Amino acid sequence: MDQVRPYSALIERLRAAGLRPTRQRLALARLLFEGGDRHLTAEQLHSEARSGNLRVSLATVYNTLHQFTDAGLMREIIVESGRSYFDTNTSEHHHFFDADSAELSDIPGDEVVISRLPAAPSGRIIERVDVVVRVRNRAFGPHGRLT
Amino acid sequence: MDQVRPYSALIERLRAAGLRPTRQRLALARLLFEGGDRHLTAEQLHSEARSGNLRVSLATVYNTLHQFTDAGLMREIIVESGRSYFDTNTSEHHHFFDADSAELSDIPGDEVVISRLPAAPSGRIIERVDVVVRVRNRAFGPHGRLT
DNA sequence: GTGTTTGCAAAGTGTTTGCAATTTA
DNA sequence: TAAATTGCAAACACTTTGCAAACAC
Repeated sequence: MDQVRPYSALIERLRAAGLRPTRQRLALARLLFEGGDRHLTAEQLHSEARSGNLRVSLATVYNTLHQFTDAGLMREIIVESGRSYFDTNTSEHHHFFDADSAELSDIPGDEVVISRLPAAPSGRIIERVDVVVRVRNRAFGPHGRLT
Repeated sequence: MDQVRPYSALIERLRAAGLRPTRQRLALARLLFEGGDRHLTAEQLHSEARSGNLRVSLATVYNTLHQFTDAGLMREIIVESGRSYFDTNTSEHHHFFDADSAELSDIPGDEVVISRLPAAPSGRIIERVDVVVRVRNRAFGPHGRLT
């Protein structure tokens, strides 16, 4: 059945974004979009793909994530230097970042409210406002010492 | 005069942080702390140091920035993957990030107000809340096209 | 003198790129 | 078959590390 009419919704989604539904893109799209909201690095997605049967190169994973991001299917989130997270939730929302586990998670919809925001500097417009709530294990203090 | 009693305030500041006031650390501290609030990458600080007469290696600049950060003299801010900014303003405040110029700047004190914040996930405590207002040149759209 | 700090060059990350081979329409 | 996509390996940018020489106290 899969062979006959595989994942037509995702295929349409890719086509609508102007991306050919290749085997790699489709398989990555399944991993990304069929499991609810996800926050993944390229490495993580790559190894998930490998664990399932898909043969994809890391370069293709990067390309695909950027193509999906450019197409508005996902967002790139930066919380650590030297690593990008990609978020399948494109609605307006903010994030927890757990420094101990390096995991990013959504803050449910309305639990962050910004009641005042500055005007953009002259000649600029606000493109996006990111709020990152950095959390850590309760047991450790600012420099890794016990609290 | 400089030779007799050079920068005693900064020297004290370093000593108080448990850092020997070496020539390199003192010179970097001057660049960082004597010019108001600054937002610099390691590379930027390194080239400033070289422009002034100081001979410092990039590795020492990195070490020094981390030591200062660990000592609470500055903060590290992450807004772009693959690059760290260091902020000499340690008071609670947030940032503009201009994607066109890759420049980071402070949002004056009370111009960002967060009126609701979620509880930390269980077993975690909130370490810090970062708000980054990403701005760009008014003339360009989401993918660099004219608006 | 003794322990700390520095500089260098090498190694390490995560990410991007160039290009021939493959796949899609 | 023409154009888009993929994989590989090399190239990249930024950061960290190891260790001998230089320095601070």
